[in-house]
Parts: sequence; C-alpha cells; structure tokens
Amino acid sequence: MKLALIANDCARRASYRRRKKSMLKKIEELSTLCGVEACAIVYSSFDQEPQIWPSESGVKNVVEKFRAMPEWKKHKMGNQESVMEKSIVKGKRKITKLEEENKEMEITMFMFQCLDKTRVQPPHNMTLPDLNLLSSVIEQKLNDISRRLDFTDVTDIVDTNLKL
Amino acid sequence: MKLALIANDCARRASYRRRKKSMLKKIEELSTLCGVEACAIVYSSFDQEPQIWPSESGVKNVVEKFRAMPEWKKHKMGNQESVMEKSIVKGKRKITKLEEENKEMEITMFMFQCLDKTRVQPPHNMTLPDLNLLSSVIEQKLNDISRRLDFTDVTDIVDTNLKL
DNA sequence: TGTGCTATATATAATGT
DNA sequence: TACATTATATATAGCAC
Repeated sequence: MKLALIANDCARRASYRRRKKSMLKKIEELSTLCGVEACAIVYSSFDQEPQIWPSESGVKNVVEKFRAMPEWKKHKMGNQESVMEKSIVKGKRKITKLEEENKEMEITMFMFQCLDKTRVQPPHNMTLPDLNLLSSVIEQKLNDISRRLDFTDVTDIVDTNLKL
Repeated sequence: MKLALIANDCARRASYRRRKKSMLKKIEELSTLCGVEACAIVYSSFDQEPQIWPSESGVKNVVEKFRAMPEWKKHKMGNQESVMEKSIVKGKRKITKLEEENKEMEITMFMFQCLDKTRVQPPHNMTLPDLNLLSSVIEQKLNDISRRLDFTDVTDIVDTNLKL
C-alpha cells in the first residue's frame, strides 16, 4: 500500500471509516492494557464532530497536561510582526549554518527560503492561522523528508525558525 | 487477549513499546492516506516525555482547534442549534475539506512562488510561454527532489496542478 | 532490558450486495 | 453510500537469547 493520500474520494472515505475505528480501538487498548493516559483527536470533513478518544473530558485532561508543558509558553506570541521578523532573521542564520554543515539539507532549505519569502510578502493576504496551517504542512513535509533521509528530527528546526 | 491491565510489569512494558509504536504509525497512516488532521498524546511512566504524533507544533494546532470548539458549543440554545450555529458547523466542515484538498497544492504553490521570486517575473504579467517555461522548471526541480527522495509520483502532482 | 523469531490474531483493501 | 465477505497484510504475544 502506497503511503500517500488516497485519490479516489469514495475509497478514501471507506478507508477513513475503517482506519479511524481501528485507530481509536488501538489507542483504547494501549491505554487499558498498559495503564497509560492517552488521547487522540481527528478532524475530518467526513465527520461533523471531531473524533476523539476517550471522552471529551478525558481528552481535555490530557490536553491540559500537554498545554502545561513549559515549552508551550515560548510559542505564545506578543507582537505578531516583530516575532515574525525575528523568526526570519533566526531562520536565515540557521539556514546558513546548516548549509555549511550538511549539503543534504539543500531541499529543506529550499523550502525554508520559500517560506521566508512568502512571509515577507504574503501572496494572498495570509492571516496568522493560514501561516500556521502552512507551517504545519511544511513541517509534515520536512518530517517526511527526514524520515526518508534518516535525519533524526527536524521538529526543532521548524519550531525554532518557522513557528509563529 | 483479555482487555485489562497487564499485571506483569515486564510484559506490560514490552507490550507498551510495541503498541505505542504501532498506534502512532496507525494515526500517521490515517492522516496521510485519508488526508485528515489528527493528533495523539500518550503519557506513560515508561517514557520521560509525552509521546506524541505528529510533532509538538502539529499537536498544538489540533489541540487549539479542539479547545476552541467547546466554547461555541456552550452557546447552544435549548435542544436546537441556532441557524447561526448550523452555518458555523457547515463553514467549519467546508474549511476542513478545503484544507484537506489544498495541502498538496499549497506545497506546490510554495515552490512556484519561490521560483517565481527568485528567477522569473510576477505571475500576473506572465505570458503563456513564460508559464510553460516555469512549469517545466518546476517539474525539473520536483523530479530532482523525487530522485533524491525516491518519490515516484511527483509528475502526477505537476501534471494535475501546474501544467498550464 | 532489548531484539529477533514465529504462530496466531487482527486489520484492511477489494469486491459484491 | 453502508454493510458483509474474503484474501492478504500487518500486529502482536510469547519465547529464546
């Protein structure tokens, strides 16, 4: 099975229903058998409501625990523009450094630069949520690359340079 | 298999490691194959850090989306949803669907914009031959990426989204 | 511990209704 | 569509090291 978006709409819907059910079952089993606290949230156009495990309050508990992590605060932003500019400066420095360190990162940097340029002059009057969404899409893509190239983790890089 | 806490500590740990890995893989597959936004968080004494999917920032995005939701749920009037709420639900579903549909396109557009800014004129003034040239440049770049990353189907994306 | 192996259970895509 | 069936793929417990 190719690990990519299922093109056919009908097949994708069918697969979604099956896999969602199985996945939620899996996380339930994991939690029950191993006695661990866990939660899952799935947003899909196939469902009106977000699909969650365990209950809404159960998810809230785990989510609040996660939000309480110290790392959370540093991502909260005061002034939108200044943080953005700082990110760009930091990002560019990081790009330079990484280009020196690792030529294999070329592709990644290419995408970084894309984001940089787009952010300086947002092409479609992008809002902050748009940029956040885009950022996460790119991050996913970078993780994809990192997996294939056996990099350890690009999350830090993304967090440092791209998150708003 | 009895669906209850595994008593033996060693067996529970082993089961946890296996199942955690599988579950995270499953949610990744669900998200990738079906193009849905999802996250999972697992807290266990077996791991120091909470185990999550996708990245920290990815989880944050979903978590914030979830936290924002109960807010307008509380404004329900009696048993029936107001017209306003219904349109909000519809709107959100539409957004979710569009997000799903546009993910691949967004990445491609980034590359397009990047190339646009680095070497060619703004797209609005472009002539058809210019666009064709740009398209082939992008295709070449994508094939370059595909060669490095062992992708097989970049051409499809280009054909679908960029051929002008 | 963790890892590799294997028999069994489970999940899933494809297909038909 | 959703649901049932089935052939195949995947996950996993138990055991050996």
